[in-house]
Amino acid sequence: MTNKTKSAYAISKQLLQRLPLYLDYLKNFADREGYISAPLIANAMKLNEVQVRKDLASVSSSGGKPKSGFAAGPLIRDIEKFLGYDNEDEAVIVGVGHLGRALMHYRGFEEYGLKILMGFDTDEGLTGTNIGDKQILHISKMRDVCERLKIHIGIITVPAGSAQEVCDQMVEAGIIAIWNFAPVHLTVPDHVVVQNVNLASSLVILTKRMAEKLAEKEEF
Amino acid sequence: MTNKTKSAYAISKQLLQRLPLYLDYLKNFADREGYISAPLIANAMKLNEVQVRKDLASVSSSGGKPKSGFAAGPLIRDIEKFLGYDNEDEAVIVGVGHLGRALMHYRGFEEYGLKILMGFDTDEGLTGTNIGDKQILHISKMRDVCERLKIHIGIITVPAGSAQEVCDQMVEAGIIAIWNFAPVHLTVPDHVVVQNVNLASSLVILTKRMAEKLAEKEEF
DNA sequence: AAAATATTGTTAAAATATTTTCAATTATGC
DNA sequence: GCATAATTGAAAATATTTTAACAATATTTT
Repeated sequence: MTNKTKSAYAISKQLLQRLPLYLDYLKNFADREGYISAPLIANAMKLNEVQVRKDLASVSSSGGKPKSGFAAGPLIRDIEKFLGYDNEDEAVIVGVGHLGRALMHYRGFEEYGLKILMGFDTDEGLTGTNIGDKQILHISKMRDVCERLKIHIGIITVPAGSAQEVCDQMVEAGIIAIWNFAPVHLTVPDHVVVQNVNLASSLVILTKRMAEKLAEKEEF
Repeated sequence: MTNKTKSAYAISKQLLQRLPLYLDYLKNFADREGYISAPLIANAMKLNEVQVRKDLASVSSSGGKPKSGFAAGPLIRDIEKFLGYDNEDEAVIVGVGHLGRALMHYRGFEEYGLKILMGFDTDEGLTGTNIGDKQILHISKMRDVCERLKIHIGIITVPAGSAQEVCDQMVEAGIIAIWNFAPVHLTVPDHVVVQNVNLASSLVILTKRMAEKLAEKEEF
């Protein structure tokens, strides 16, 4: 009986959110030849130092040296590997409006291991045009393209109203991971994962925290 | 002595992330005149029903009726009020690249209570132009504008390399809440809050979960 | 070479968040 | 009207995540 079911110990969402931050910090502020300590990172990120140590321990086997910290270079490589930034995934995007366009233009995703191959839209005016080096095709071609190129990741940047419909078409086309930028909850079969980029949540958290700060101030 | 320090009981980030989802669901699927039950919402969101009940109880005082559920209309209003979608905040955006453009075009933020008033950039070519009805000004004007209009929210959509610099300028200009789309950690004084929109994290979570699903499948 | 110090890694405790359990309540069907 | 089923709300139990405590170890200083 194999027992890789829960790939090691199951990775917490929180950890997955912190790792890219560490990575960014390491890349920008650490001397790759030198050492960097958990307290230093923790201080910069306003996190607990044990948290950082634990996180690092869970993705890197190289370990740290007392008094010095962790070797920056190997640590960066380990985090990148863990996050899958080295093995490239291919994706398609549906909805070539302002946001879809912006995402298609953004070069940075390739650094994270995601390559957006092409875009789809219902608008006949867009069909056949290019965004950078990426073709825009009519949505009706999506299924065929995805099946032939074995693309498993779909990005949804259509208006809320058509998101579920696009989602269903993606599932039909064999997509198993959907990155959803539409502010709606998508219903999918069990074998499909959806990750919502919820700008509304993010914005709410910001304004709530701002309000708290302002309230604190008024106290005095 | 006032005692609104911790505005009620301190709101958890998780709750703040779930509320917009409930709201979306309610608006799209609930009959506003009728009733909707926690188990129904929970089922649609793949959440625990008690979780939903607790969340709803913490933002709405109207309460539910056994066997029927919650009155949809009042519930929607309560959530919107709690999330602050009714009182509008004004913001400026710095960095009018593809992403900045996309955000400036997006009408949806006003629904969430955020109005982007104008954009700033260092590019002299953009200065003086408009994006929709919004002016683009040179970054050197930001401080003056923010101070005079008493703008407290800044959105950063510049490349990683200049994000900290822009952030510092915002703080100088009296901004106390920063919505940061650049993939870097920003260092700010204590009175300023930063909310990162971390597309890298989000993407990682998606691809990790996809990988898990694929691994599960291979089990059999 | 010995003492002081900073950092690691581990274990234990505390704090948070989620899920289970269950009595009370209200609509529905007989 | 009375029994049944569904749902609420609150309390208790679990699970998870974060923080604190501490012994072990490597560097630096005296």
